[in-house]
Amino acid sequence: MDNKAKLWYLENFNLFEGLDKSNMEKLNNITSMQEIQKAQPIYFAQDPSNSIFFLKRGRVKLTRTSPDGKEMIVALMNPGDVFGEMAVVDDSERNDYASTMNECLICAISKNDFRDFIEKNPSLNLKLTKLIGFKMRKYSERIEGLVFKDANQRVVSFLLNMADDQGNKIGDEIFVKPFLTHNDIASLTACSRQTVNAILTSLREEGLIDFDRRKLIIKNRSELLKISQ
Amino acid sequence: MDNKAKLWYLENFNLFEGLDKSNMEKLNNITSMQEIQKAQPIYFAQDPSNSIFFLKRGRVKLTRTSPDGKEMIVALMNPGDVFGEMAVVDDSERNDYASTMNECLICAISKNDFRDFIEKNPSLNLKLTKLIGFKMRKYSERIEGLVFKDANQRVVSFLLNMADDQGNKIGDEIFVKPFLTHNDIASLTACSRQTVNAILTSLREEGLIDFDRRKLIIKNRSELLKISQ
DNA sequence: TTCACTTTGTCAGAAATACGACATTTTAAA
DNA sequence: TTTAAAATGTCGTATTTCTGACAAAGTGAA
Repeated sequence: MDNKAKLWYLENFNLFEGLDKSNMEKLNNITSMQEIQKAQPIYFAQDPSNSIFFLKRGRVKLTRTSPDGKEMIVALMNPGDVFGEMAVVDDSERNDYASTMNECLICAISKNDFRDFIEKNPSLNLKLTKLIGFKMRKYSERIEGLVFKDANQRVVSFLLNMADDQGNKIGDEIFVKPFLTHNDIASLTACSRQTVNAILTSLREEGLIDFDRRKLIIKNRSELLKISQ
Repeated sequence: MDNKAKLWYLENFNLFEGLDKSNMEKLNNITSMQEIQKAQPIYFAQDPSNSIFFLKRGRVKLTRTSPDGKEMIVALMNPGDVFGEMAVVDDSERNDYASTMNECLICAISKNDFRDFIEKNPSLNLKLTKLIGFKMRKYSERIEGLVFKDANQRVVSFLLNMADDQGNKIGDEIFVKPFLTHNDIASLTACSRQTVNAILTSLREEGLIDFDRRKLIIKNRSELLKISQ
């Protein structure tokens, strides 16, 4: 990968906002950037936590598998997202499995290099903690959803989250592309594939959304918001 | 509160492990310690995040309330636990409600004082991040439980967690005291009070546990562990 | 283009869990 | 001590969601 391009990519992560040129250069020297094909592992559960990752292009899923083999998606990572950051503060093994959902461009920094780098740039410390804290908030919202909401509300909330994270507003519709398989949505919202299908279909019949395998269109955000609460 | 006693209490939090005497004195000067009666609020949702709290005695619950008034317990705090720590890294408002479950002794530090203190003791920074990271792991386990486990497994897992956190091993039984109301267990495990009651009763009939309003006794940990997985 | 594989769509029956009702016991406050 | 409120125990019924089954549609590799 072209060194200059790599540097440019790194600059686009909030985590590194405000770092001066010479430090960005140093950061650049300790990172490796890599293209990874679709459906490839990045790390496995029980792997030692060795690196922190920055996703530049593509989509990554973090999953956990139950003892009897069911898969749950813990989180989806989109361009600009950081994952595996617990490595920096915690040497214990991964408790999730990270894999690419399509072709990805991923930047990796070894935890030791990153720790050294933080030591010389203490402002990063607070940012890292904020990042982890932000993820914790997301988790606690997820828990709240699982406890308080029924399948219908959970799926609708999820669609709205996707729209907020990755949607393109065109007119008064919001386009989300790429979309996900019903199976993926099911393992993100803790219900069965068939239930997801039934919910999406009925939302489409009501004219609130439209979708196919590739895209999702939010047609009536405010109504969906009402349903989700 | 006696100043010496307060200092002693502070020393018992892992977060402050390894701090030297003079720093412990300084910490002591910026903290306030307070006895709070049963069922009193500590902070409300939507309050600004102003302080970080250390629980020395008693039990505190962090809850969230759904739009239609149902209560979910996000987490229980026991002596030695730190809560409200997001204040240090994040100025936004609380998203949970903290209240005492019985008479408590709680130590509070304002976020600004604590930030200044951290600045002079940078090793605290990593510890704080670890603390938050640890809580995040707990949350992700909770999510996994909600997704993969049925009500029976969730309740059993919860009982085992309580036993690990606060149990006293006597012979080959583990005593947990105080216990919780079925309602509290229900809002910790995302099922109804009646379901909790049915599960506890049937576990007692099988001789795996015993309980009354005050205490829980784990009589067959290994069998419960099998059920919970 | 063909063919195997994945994904979607739909259904009926099964299972888990919630809900409402009510009696009983315990607790805490007057 | 009395009394109201909270917590527990136990029903049957209602509801939600899962499960398995199968056909149809779409996808990608040979």
